[in-house]
Amino acid sequence: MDLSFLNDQQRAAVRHTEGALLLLAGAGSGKTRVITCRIAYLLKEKRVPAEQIVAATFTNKAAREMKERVVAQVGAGACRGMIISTFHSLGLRLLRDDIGKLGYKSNFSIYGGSDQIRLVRDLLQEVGIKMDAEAVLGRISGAKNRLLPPGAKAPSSEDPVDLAAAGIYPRYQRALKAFNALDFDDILMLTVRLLEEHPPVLRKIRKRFRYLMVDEYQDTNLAQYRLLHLLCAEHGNLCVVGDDDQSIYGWRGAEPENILDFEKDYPGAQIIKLEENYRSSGRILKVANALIRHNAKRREKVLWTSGPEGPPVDYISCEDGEDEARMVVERIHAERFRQKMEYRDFAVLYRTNIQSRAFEEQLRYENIPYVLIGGQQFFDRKEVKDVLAYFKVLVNPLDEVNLLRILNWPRRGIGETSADRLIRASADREVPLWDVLSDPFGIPDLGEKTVQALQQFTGILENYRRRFRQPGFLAETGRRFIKDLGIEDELYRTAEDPARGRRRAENVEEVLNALATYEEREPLPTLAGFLEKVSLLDRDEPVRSSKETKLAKDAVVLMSLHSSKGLEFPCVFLVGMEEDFLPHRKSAGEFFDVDEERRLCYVGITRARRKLIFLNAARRRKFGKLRTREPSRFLGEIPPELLEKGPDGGKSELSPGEQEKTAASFFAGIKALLED
DNA sequence: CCGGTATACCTTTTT
DNA sequence: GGTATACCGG
Repeated sequence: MDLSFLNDQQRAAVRHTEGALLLLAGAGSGKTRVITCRIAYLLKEKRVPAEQIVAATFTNKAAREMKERVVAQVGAGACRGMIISTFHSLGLRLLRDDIGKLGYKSNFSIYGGSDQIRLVRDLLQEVGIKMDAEAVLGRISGAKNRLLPPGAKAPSSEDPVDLAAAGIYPRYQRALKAFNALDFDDILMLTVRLLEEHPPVLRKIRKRFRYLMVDEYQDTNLAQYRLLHLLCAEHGNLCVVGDDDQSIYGWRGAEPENILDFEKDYPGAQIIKLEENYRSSGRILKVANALIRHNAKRREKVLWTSGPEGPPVDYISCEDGEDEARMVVERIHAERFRQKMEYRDFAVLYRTNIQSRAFEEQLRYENIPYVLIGGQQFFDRKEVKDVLAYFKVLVNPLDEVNLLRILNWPRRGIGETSADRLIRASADREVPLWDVLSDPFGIPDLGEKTVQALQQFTGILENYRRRFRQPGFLAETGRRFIKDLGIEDELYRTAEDPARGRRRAENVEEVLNALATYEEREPLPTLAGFLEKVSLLDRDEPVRSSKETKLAKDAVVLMSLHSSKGLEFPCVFLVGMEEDFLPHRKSAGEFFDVDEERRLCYVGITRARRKLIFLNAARRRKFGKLRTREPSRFLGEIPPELLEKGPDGGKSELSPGEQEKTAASFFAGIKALLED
């Protein structure tokens, strides 16, 4: 196999096939190329059967891209049976056949963010604790990521959130099991439990998976770490690729120590550093290196390039948010014209998704096509979640969270009071809520009308549950179901204006279209399969775009710094370079990890190929109020000679001539005021 | 039981 | 500035 297009380190990594290997791959050092080459090498040179190879990523997009690149190298036939997927898909694949051993049924629901919060909120209310459900859920999730069982979460601290979490966690876990539901953390935690508690399953898996690869290893949490360890404890053929400088998911339970401690965990592991950067110009790398060296705990790496220095890195400080957006658009026009660049060559990166608004408005105003990645997702919309809730309940009648969600939607006269009575009856009789709903006779204080409504409700669900069991006609049956439920009417009826109603009806239509597409593409389509796909969908797919973008794909890209990891653009705007944005101030004000924020900034910088522009605003509208803003401390950590101050950059840094001009216009303004 | 208005709270990042 | 929840009157 020809490996001459790789540098020495890259080639060494590809040829190292047996035993543990840590690839410390700096930003833009060609790590994806190395992984795909390594897979091709295993297949072609080492004659490893494809089904023995497993590569785990964090996003579907990364998995898809990796697969495409391997296929391009060796052909689709040679890849048959190889697993390249996210950790969560891999977990589900392992659980699918054997989850019965853990006391769950195979038609389980998957609970994502809002389902989880709803459940925690209900449990908090049940126990009579008034607290932010999201915060409590965060602690529970943290415990699960660290594989701590409900009992082990002893309230060692005084922190009220911790105490509440300790109390809620066992109930939460019990509820999930009763509802036959897994949350995202369960997918990993239960996979680990399955392999640890059922040796025959572990043996079976180990026999199959002989060569493991992991991308973005710095983002693994303990559950993922343990899973990997279980899978490759015997042969030790584990190749992990990562960059501790790009660890930006600590808040989600990632343990960058996993990458720092790799040799300890896998004695005899080889370590290869990739420091030559093939992406960015010299000036951009200088800025990146200068910034990241302010982090203490890290593996020393210095990115370098044999390429050109490139144009200066600019820093433009603006009056306010609108000004910032205008400036970005102005620079897009200028660069596009001067450098013959396309719209798709530009990316606007920000810390929080709300920051996208101003740029969207400005781009739309100027008729510049754009795509917005992330933010409020299609599948987060209420009507979409409601429709999916119906499907989930069809597949899994025990799913109480979703059952309650649809019980009175569309309005059918089963109000809160009745719902409470039904829930109580379910608890008293110790039977699932669904059973109570289908047989609501003899429940105290339940009105005649309510009983009738319940019978109609459960009747229609039973009817369609039966219909969906017949193979085929998935999309068609789904469409009928929604129609029979009268969902469209409800959307128009409750909408604040007709346009909103139509928009919501279209969203529901989109769900049905997605179901149709799924049915066409899948060899063995099922409703459950569709729901699984939807649950595990990446969040960083494009969500909104200007009209013209839908036709031509040439568009400016708007996204959060987190979403940008792994991508690159010829020209990057790093906006909102202000204290409280970057580094972001946590609402709780407690532990905030400046180092992680700095890495986030580093990730943004290293996305740029030839031109990088920092922007910030002196004032910004927040909660409708105008507030003054401080430049980010990170700008101060970059030696000033590496930054070119933009047009009106740094008021104190004006040239004498400019100062004179400013002074003159100031006095002119005063004079005009006095004359009025 | 439902729909309206007052209100609190908000803004991390996501598989 | 906008949205999700709380409360009240019909």
